[in-house]
Amino acid sequence: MNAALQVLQDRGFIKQCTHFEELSDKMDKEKLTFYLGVDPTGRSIHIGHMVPFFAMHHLQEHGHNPIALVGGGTSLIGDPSGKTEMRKMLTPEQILENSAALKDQLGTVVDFSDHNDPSKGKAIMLNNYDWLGKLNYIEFLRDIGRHFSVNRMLTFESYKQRLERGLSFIEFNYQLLQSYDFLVLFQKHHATLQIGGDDQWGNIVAGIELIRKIEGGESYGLTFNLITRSDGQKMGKSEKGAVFLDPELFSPYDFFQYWRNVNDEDVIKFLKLFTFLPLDEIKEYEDPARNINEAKERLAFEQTKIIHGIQEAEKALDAAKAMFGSQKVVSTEGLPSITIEKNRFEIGIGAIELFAMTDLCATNSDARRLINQGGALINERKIEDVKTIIDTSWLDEDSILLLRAGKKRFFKVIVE
RNA sequence: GGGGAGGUUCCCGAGUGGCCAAAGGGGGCAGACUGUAAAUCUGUUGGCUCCGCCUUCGAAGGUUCGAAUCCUUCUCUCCCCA
Repeated sequence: MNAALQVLQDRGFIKQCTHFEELSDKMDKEKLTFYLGVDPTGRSIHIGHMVPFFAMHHLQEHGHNPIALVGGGTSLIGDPSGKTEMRKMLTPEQILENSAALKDQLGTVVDFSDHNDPSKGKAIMLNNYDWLGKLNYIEFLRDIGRHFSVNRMLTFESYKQRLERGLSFIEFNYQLLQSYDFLVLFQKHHATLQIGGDDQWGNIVAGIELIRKIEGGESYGLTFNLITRSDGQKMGKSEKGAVFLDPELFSPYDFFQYWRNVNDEDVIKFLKLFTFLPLDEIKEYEDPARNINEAKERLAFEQTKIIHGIQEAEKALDAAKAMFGSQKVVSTEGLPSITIEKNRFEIGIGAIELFAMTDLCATNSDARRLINQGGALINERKIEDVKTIIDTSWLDEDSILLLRAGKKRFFKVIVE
């Protein structure tokens, strides 16, 4: 098997391939150009979307050339695959804005620079709005639409499901546009492989068929396992909402914690998929004699390093060790924080109010409940009474208050 | 265009004049147990100046001492027929 494919196989990415043998041979002989679609539906992608990009990374490392295709045009429509309802449509301006942010985020695993390393593929980012935006409806129907059979499309699983609940015509066209994308990339950029999550299988296959019909060309499709968590929760969803890559939306500390707290059964799988650690190194963690928490810590560290950089990863690790470790030395640098003026404490702030000011509690009622249930601590001192007033006597020489809600949620208040 | 069914608190889903801030489940949060895991059990889950008050049941009006529940108009969704 081709080396690049072997890596993907061994790390647990691959779900289906249109012509595995053929593709493998081709990849041995030449460096090919492959593409992956991204939907710029939000300001930030979350880790649930990242699997194909990690795959993209490995392929790039083996010299193949990635194209990240921003679905500026298609996201005006919305892919019905795997969705139970129609997506919200975005304006072209929003999409442009989102795309720029996406490129930065994807840059953490895929190298878009104009590097000079001959062993590594060159990556580019394109936006399908560039060609979809100026499509002529009549021409499109005549040239592309004729190749699609409605009967056939209706047999696709993704459409079948939606037929039960209702599917608008605009969404029904998604597959045609995605197929057209592949055709355009095949013609203009010699892209011969499309990769994606397994929910894209139907759309990918349709694109391959279109290329065969119109160009008589051979192209391939490769899909990856949709990652599920052993507890059935959706990947990338945490109690704080989606695990975004944008540090503004999801702090590196929380990001680290998300990985630190994965289920036992998922650790090895995630180490393979979401880090670049060599497989033999990962194998060492599989030893049952070894404390599984080491593996979790490593996963959290590596993953945070990749996405947020080594500095943030180290800060998060230090903070985590301080919070949860045996040593009482507190390094709170990586914790989320707010700053409050010292004179507020000279007057005194109610404990309820203080907690509500942080991200720990959404409202005063929320803070009141937390205190009543015995989950509120300040500098490791439990707040017993909701009427407690926090004044300067609570401040230590560092002028830092460490608020804690429950066992693992911490927040730092800096007093100036 | 015609006919029908609906829009309930984060989600699903009860409630059809006062006992409703609204059952039940999910999810969340906290407590116990633990390994910062899972599973399990318990409590909690609109807001506030919290033993009381205020705002919620698609929107706006109306009936009533009193409405999520009745009436009117509007609006959105789904289904069937054309």
